[in-house]
Amino acid sequence: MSKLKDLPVIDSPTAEPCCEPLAEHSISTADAIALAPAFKALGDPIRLQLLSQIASAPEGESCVCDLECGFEVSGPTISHHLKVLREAGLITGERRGTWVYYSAVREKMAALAALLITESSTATA
Amino acid sequence: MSKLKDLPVIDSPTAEPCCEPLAEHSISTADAIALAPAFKALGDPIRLQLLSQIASAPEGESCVCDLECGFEVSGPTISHHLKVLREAGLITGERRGTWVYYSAVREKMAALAALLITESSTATA
DNA sequence: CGTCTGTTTTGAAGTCTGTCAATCTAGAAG
DNA sequence: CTTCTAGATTGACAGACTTCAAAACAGACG
Repeated sequence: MSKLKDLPVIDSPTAEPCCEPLAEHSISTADAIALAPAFKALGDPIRLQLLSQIASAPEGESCVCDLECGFEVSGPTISHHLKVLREAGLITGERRGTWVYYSAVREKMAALAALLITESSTATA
Repeated sequence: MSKLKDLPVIDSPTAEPCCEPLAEHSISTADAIALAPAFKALGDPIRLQLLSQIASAPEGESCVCDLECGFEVSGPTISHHLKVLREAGLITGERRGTWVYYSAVREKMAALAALLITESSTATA
């Protein structure tokens, strides 16, 4: 569907899709599908703040009772967002007695950051 | 909404919300609102691949005609996703003659990565 | 055991998002 | 000027997301 006039017009529909294998230089579809949910989880201001508070907590973990303060949403909503972050692999929750404590998964956060840095520096050459 | 029994129950609605100023240690609500859209833009596999292809292109930029290859979605859908990435400040588009070329905004990508690295290393101490 | 508090789950309403078909715009070519 | 191609826009629809009220669940405490 592109530049068919400037090229030899190779008629091999069984080979490459239509143009140069550009996709080889970047992440695969499978990787994109695997990584997108984590970014999507960060795509909400409340979740971004929740993760920020958890990651920057003194002990490296935060109680839900502390997290619920400072937000204008109800408790169940916070719980929902925490679940999203948990399912995205960005935080882990642990129940200790009455309260539940969440801590950030720094590996995951670093992996996402590395992807952005890699992408932003690969083509700088 | 929490720990009201353990605390002096300060009744000053004009001052802090309810508990310790935890939010001060992490990003502000305004920052969260400002940064979340960029992460949200990355929260789609197709957009993640688009940005990856653009950022890793030989010249640092990609023509839409090249980008549309390798995806199972229609042209308008690609155009829509490029618009989302553009409005998120992750890419910029430029028309040169017949074709439109997109290039990645590495500053923005690095800023998002830095946020994740900061968040993941701040509490490591 | 019964109750109280903290947290999660469920159900429902409203909004947003991803996708395509159809249409429109911008530049190149004749 | 007309026509053609590359992209973008519009309109519409199905599905997902955010949110809260209500209910359920899990420990602690009496």
